[in-house]
Amino acid sequence: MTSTDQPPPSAPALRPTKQRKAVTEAMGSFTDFRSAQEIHELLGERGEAVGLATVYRTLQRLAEAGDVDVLRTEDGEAIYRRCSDSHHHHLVCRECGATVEVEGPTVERWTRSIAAEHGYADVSHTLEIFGTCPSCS
Amino acid sequence: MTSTDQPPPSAPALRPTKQRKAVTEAMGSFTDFRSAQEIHELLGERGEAVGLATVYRTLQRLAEAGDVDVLRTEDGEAIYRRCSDSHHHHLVCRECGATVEVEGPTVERWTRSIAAEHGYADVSHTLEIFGTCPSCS
DNA sequence: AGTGAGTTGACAATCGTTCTCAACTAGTCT
DNA sequence: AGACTAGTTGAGAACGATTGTCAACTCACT
Repeated sequence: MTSTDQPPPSAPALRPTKQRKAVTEAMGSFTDFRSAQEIHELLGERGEAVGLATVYRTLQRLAEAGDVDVLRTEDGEAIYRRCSDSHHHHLVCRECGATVEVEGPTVERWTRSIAAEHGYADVSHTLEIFGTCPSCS
Repeated sequence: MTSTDQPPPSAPALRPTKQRKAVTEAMGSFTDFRSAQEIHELLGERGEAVGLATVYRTLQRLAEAGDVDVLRTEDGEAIYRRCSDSHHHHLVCRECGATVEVEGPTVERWTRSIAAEHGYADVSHTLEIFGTCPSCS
């Protein structure tokens, strides 16, 4: 092992299996937030049955990689949605789930200053906005 | 049933039982966020054993009434904390859970304007800030 | 003391999620 | 192409937080 070009330790070998592709593709077919179970069901309807455990595993990977956003419903269920790379938040319709990605330098600045003010380091935050979208009200 | 003074329909009769008092009191004995199970355990240690189901029920009531804040941990567990009446957010230490309540007219304004911009009504939002507190870093 | 609606607690049941593990597969080396 | 192997899959068991069930209890009021 005298090779000089190791791949970055970040990617621990990920195989593009049929199942993973199916999940990734399915994530592109809707724009609201859905639960793992719903996504599993969707895959079944599409004729690309994938084991529930695999759906969970794949969604986890995707979330870690930042390819999907994860939210928690009021009752603790995890819901997923494909997302853009950059840091952003969501404006979600309570009724139909319609979601808009929003960015806010204002909030970013604000949270950072608040944290600094209290001496907190390594700041991160979660922010979601809920409301009733135009077509639901 | 000819009485003319009904109590406001908001309060459907709430009895101040020993258990409820115990839970409420226990909530005053710490300032970080704790899970229902931890609170149940705490009560046990204090010699005021309260059934787990009752702890859950009571915390729910308190949360509905706005007397405690509820958060979801990364893995979906609900955690509770006594809170002030006014609308506020939290700056939570990832390590020790030390929590600071923060207010932010800035954010309130921002979320409202974002929502309006997209035509969303009945806006609410959740915002939590996580970081490492001074004594943990 | 008696009454009844609200409350409790032990336990079962639910439900989302993770674990287990034998069977399978993509990629690689020969 | 065949063999090898580490990563992957899926069915089902296991798990853990939370909620439901229901008979026994208790507070507040007569």
